Amino acid sequence: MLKISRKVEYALIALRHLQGLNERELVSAKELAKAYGVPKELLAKVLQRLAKKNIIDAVKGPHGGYRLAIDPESMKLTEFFEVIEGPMGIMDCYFDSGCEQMDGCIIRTPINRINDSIRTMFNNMTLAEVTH
Amino acid sequence: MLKISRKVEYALIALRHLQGLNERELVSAKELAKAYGVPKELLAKVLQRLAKKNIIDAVKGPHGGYRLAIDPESMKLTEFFEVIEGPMGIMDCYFDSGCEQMDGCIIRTPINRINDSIRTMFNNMTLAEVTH
DNA sequence: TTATATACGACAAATTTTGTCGTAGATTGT
DNA sequence: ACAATCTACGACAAAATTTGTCGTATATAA
Repeated sequence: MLKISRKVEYALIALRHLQGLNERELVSAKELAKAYGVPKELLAKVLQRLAKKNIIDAVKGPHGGYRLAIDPESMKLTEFFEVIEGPMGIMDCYFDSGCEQMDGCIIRTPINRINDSIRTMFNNMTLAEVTH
Repeated sequence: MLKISRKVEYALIALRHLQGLNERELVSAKELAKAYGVPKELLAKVLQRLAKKNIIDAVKGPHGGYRLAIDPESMKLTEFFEVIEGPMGIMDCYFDSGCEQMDGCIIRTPINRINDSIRTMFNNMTLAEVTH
């Protein structure tokens, strides 16, 4: 309950590492996977998503790899999470989902309040707070 | 990601209902399940847990059922969640779990900070805020 | 041209969540 | 005493989600 996923975990580990590199320096998915003992293929996928959203740069070919493309201070944690996992809400109905209840649901309002609180919290945190 | 479970959802719905009853009035799992279109057996189990922890009273036999045993104002949301789901943390390592990394984990500290933030948030909310 | 890297979809395995079933014990009313 | 109706609870099954793997295509450096 209220867990973040491995994907997010792997992403944070990777970004933490990227942040420690020198300007223009690259690191490959393979190297990262080995260094932190995480599954290479899965980590690669996460990195690919981040690259697609221009959070990191991807360089192909031998000696290729990834490097940070943004200032972690500038990215809200909410945004980062949602790049990897899609919409974030403690219940599906927060975003949509064809819940039949909807109208009759007696806890919808308070649930939404809680949701907003969590989002506000993560909106007020930057990626840098996790990766520095 | 960061979802609460159906069990918690059912529990909140049930408690919201119980709160609307008159003093000493009872409602059965069967009635609740029917009223809100949720699976009876699962709801029953959740209610049994709450009863075991004396959050609600259980009365056996015909015309038996459940009723509120506490003032929702007096119960922290964290506590309530954990009665139903057990320890709450955004990553398993927050509570224990034999993660090999542990020492070497480079995101453990920030993850714990986030965890504490979420717990603080829910510690500052009472059950009443969801069920009133 | 070969080796090494990213990109990406399809698939498989594992885990977790959700839901069901059977049975036992308590209580009420007949 | 007995039937009906409730809670209590463990075992199990089904479903959904998460996690991990594999194959293949594309880019690039040496």
